[in-house]
Amino acid sequence: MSQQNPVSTTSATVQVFASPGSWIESSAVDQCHQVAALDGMIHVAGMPDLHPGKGAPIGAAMTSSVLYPFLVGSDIGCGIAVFPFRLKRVVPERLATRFPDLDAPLDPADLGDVEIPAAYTDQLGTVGRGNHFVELARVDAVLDDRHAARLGLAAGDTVLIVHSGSRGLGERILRAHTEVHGAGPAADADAYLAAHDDAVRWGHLNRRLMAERVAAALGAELGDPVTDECHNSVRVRDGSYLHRKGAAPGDGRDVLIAGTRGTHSFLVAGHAGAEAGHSVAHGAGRKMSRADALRRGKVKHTVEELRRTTVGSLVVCGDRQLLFEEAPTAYKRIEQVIGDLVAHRLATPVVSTLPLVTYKTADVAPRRGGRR
DNA sequence: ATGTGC
Repeated sequence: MSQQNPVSTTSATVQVFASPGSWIESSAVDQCHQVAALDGMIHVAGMPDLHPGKGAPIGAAMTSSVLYPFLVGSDIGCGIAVFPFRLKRVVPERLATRFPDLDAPLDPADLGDVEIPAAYTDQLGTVGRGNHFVELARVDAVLDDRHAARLGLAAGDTVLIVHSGSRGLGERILRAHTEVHGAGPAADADAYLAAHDDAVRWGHLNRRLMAERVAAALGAELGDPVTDECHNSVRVRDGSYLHRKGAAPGDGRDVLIAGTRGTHSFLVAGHAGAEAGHSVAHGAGRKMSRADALRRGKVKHTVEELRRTTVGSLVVCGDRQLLFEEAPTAYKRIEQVIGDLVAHRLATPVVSTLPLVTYKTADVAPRRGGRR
């Protein structure tokens, strides 16, 4: 699309898909209205996991006649994949110690003839930080028998859930734009989209490579993903740019909506229309900022209870601060988010999963003397 | 969420 499109002078529409019982921070709704006031903006759809981000809301699908890279953010192509993952024996305590180091990049020599988008190999096979994780989980409840059967999923099956993105590549692409244009639109939308699409492909490849690393280390049989959808992206749809920031494609696609590292996640079938930006939520949504979660978590939780959760799962995380920032209590209840999607007819739950072992970042060796 | 600077 060219930059010749007429620029609207009135604000775009804003619609938030959350029930009154779902507390959405007013600052996140304010951010939706700030985005709606941008030149060319047509519609902003807030998901039930809407929360404030840096400059733009997280958990939103934003449609406009011009492309704004900052609405996608730095982690272009971030998404969640679910792989069938067959193991002979499932002993979480044992598996947790055998997880590979997903902070260390793969040796390029091990990549063979894999075609790498953007020729960026530095961080391939690494999970990153923040809310990213790699989780061995068990299918708990089957909520739609026929759909689950179609995906080959049954209660008790183990799956590997991989939530990660394009690491430094996406950050580099956003920065290249921001250094020249700040929060303004892309001067050359097609050039941005080409780089963006590379980052999306890199993200898909990265999630696959991590699944292969974990399967090799745990001696598991890895299947093709039942879903692998991005929640940070932009695409041309119906002649407009549809930006998704913390919003998964919900137009006839199956997506995993992540709970927390100690609660259920839900694989859902999305059927969202234009008013919802053809999107569904991407997770439970933060209830507390990272700073608040750290401050309050240190009072409320011990490291031990965050490393072994109330559902009996183990969290591999050598970073204490990250453990507190990502505490389940820092997030909203995933059941509320799913309930809101169902109430607004945006999605149908297919299965729920429960974590067994969640990898966040490499464990530190216990210090001599027993100090923690 | 990120790389980078304090």
